[in-house]
Amino acid sequence: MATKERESSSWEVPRLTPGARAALDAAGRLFYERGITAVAVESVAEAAGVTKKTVYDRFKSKSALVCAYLSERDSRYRGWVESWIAEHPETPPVLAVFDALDAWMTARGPKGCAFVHAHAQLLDTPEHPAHRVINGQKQWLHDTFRDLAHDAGVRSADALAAELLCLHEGACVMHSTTDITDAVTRARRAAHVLLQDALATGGRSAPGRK
Amino acid sequence: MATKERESSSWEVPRLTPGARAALDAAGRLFYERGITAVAVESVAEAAGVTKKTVYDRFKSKSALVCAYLSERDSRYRGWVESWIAEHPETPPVLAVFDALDAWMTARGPKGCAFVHAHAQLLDTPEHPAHRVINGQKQWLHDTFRDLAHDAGVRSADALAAELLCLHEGACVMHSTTDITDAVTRARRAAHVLLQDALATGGRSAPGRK
DNA sequence: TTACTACTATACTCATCGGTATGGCAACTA
DNA sequence: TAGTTGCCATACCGATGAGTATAGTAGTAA
Repeated sequence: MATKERESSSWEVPRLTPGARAALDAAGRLFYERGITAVAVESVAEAAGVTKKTVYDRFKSKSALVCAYLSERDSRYRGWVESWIAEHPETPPVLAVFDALDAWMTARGPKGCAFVHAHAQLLDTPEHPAHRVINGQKQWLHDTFRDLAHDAGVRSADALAAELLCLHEGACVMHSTTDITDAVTRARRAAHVLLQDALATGGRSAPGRK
Repeated sequence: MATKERESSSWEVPRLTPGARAALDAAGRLFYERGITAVAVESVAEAAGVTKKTVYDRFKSKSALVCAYLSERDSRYRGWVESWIAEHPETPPVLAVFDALDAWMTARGPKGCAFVHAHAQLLDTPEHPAHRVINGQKQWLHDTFRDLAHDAGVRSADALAAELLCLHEGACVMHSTTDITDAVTRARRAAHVLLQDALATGGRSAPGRK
């Protein structure tokens, strides 16, 4: 359940050869730090220590490479959040998501959300397959918040999920566009208040499953 | 106070000639809809009904045009929010900001925040002067929230401001990356809860200034 | 009349970049 | 031994785009 099989699309990469792995790693760094459209495939190849030909032999196109990059990042973040929740059973899961985000930001650079950035960088090509990956990431986050809220006993879990997602996304954005460094901490505190409010006013529904 | 004089920078445009006005209008549409890096100066000129030469005669460079675009949008949004607050004295100002955002989104297309998008699109050039405009816009929003919260009697106005900014930014992001259409409404409700909580637990400080 | 301003029109330079072509080499496998 | 796979190296094509150059026109102000 943690690693749900994603439908195989045109850009899907079955198994990664060493060259493909190196290219995808380099793409992960460069696309995130400098932006997708600003980084040439040539640069990715150079940083990976392979030739441009190899990149195109492993990935059909730059679009496919971009999708692989975002898809892998998506998987990583999902795994990160899910294992954080599992490893911190004493923390209310809804809040643990924010702790996971905080730790993720600390571990890697606080440069903002790769998916939000990708969306902006690919604004001119709405048909770009990466948009499906981007939407999928946000949808997963929303559904996760909704399920966790529901399990916590919140009746209007769907509404709360949207509010929590606001906080999550907003905290990421603030890390990239403001000097505020404790945005995630603030978002977590706000989430705590919203959760308490939802439990107090909306009332508890069923006891949390499992 | 509504239209505070901004310091004149290298990209500042004193008075706009008809050609410059047309170019800036076209840039405003195209940069926002398709993205800054994806739109050529040539395209802006064509859409404006002027020649590329005219654009470069009025604006030193594409960077200057981008700054003028963002700066003008910044001014417009500030004015929009400030007059919305003034025209709705019955609404708590902190919440009126979200109403203003909602109305702004409804009036124009809900395509997300131009500044967040610009930041992502200009990731590779940290020295780009537009980053100052972007940071300025977010700083203004934060300071506005802080002042309004303080006026409402919130003691920890600075902390609340960061949380409200999270909600504001998050709601914008959700409009561009998810199918959730009532993000601003949800953010407003969350802001209401946070405000009540801040007033109840943090306690009121001084009575709101005039 | 002169000079400046705002503009049109077109052509050009230079750089970047997505993607392809060609050709070759080493390892593994049928 | 033959074929396939994964890779290297290099060159190339076509498109796009920032910015410049040149030359000319209409209005306006000294």
